[in-house]
Amino acid sequence: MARVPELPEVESVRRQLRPRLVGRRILAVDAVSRGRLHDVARAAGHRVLDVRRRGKYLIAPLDGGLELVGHLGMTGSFRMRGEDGWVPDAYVRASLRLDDGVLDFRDVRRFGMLRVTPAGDYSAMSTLARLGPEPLSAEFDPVGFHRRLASTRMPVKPFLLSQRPVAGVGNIYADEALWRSRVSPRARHVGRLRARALWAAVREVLAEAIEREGTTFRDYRLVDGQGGRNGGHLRVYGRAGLPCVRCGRPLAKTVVGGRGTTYCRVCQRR
DNA sequence: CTAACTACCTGAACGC
DNA sequence: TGCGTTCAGGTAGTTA
Repeated sequence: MARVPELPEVESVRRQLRPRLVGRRILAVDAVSRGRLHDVARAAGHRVLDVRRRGKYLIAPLDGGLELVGHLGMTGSFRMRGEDGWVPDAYVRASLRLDDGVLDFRDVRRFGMLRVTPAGDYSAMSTLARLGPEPLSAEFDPVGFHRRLASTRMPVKPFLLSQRPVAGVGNIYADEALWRSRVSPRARHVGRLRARALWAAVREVLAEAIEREGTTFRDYRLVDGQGGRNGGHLRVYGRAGLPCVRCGRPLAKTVVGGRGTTYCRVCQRR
């Protein structure tokens, strides 16, 4: 089962992190793990100005022209030391010592990332550098989305997961949006009407999941340790073999672009 | 330039 | 019970 933080999960974490961090000074960063922690010690002495999000990336501008960029990977979470009964365990990869507490970055599988970089310099993060528009912003429009889909021969699902046509869609919400818009995950040509339907579906599934503070299967946790409430609302992800709620036929499970993919063979024809 | 591959990581689920 | 194998998956790096 999945536990992948995608845009709604990262946005929910951002909303809890922001009031805890803005205005705080980072005294030091203790990097416990040798994993994907880059230049994190450079954050020492700098004050947090904001906590923003682009796609699945958390971006905290610091004074002095720096940014702390974070990615939860598969299993990353942030917890405040001593809040809600949180006690650090063996999976804490880095700890930010603040002027009023300690923020722990916990990450079982070490796919998460923390990096301090000059503001706006994403040259070491190619996906962030080439990230598509925010799905819930006006820059994400159906005409431009259709144009982007027509610019590649990749199957639509792997193209969505590349983060280039739109930011923040991962495996769960890709399957959900494709099912809603009746687009086959393997489609290499998406017409204007189907592109518009997919555009609307992407926005709907993400907005609804944000309202429920994300989808939790196991590892994803909010800063207060709670899980999201979107799990019971998924229509296809994790429901392989169960009946499609639209047509009643069993949902199929396959692999597209190397990813497990659940879809309806009847509703989502090419 | 794009697209397709692989490595990274480790607990859970599965098979015998 | 216990051990080995397979699976999950986002990103970055490499190769074609």
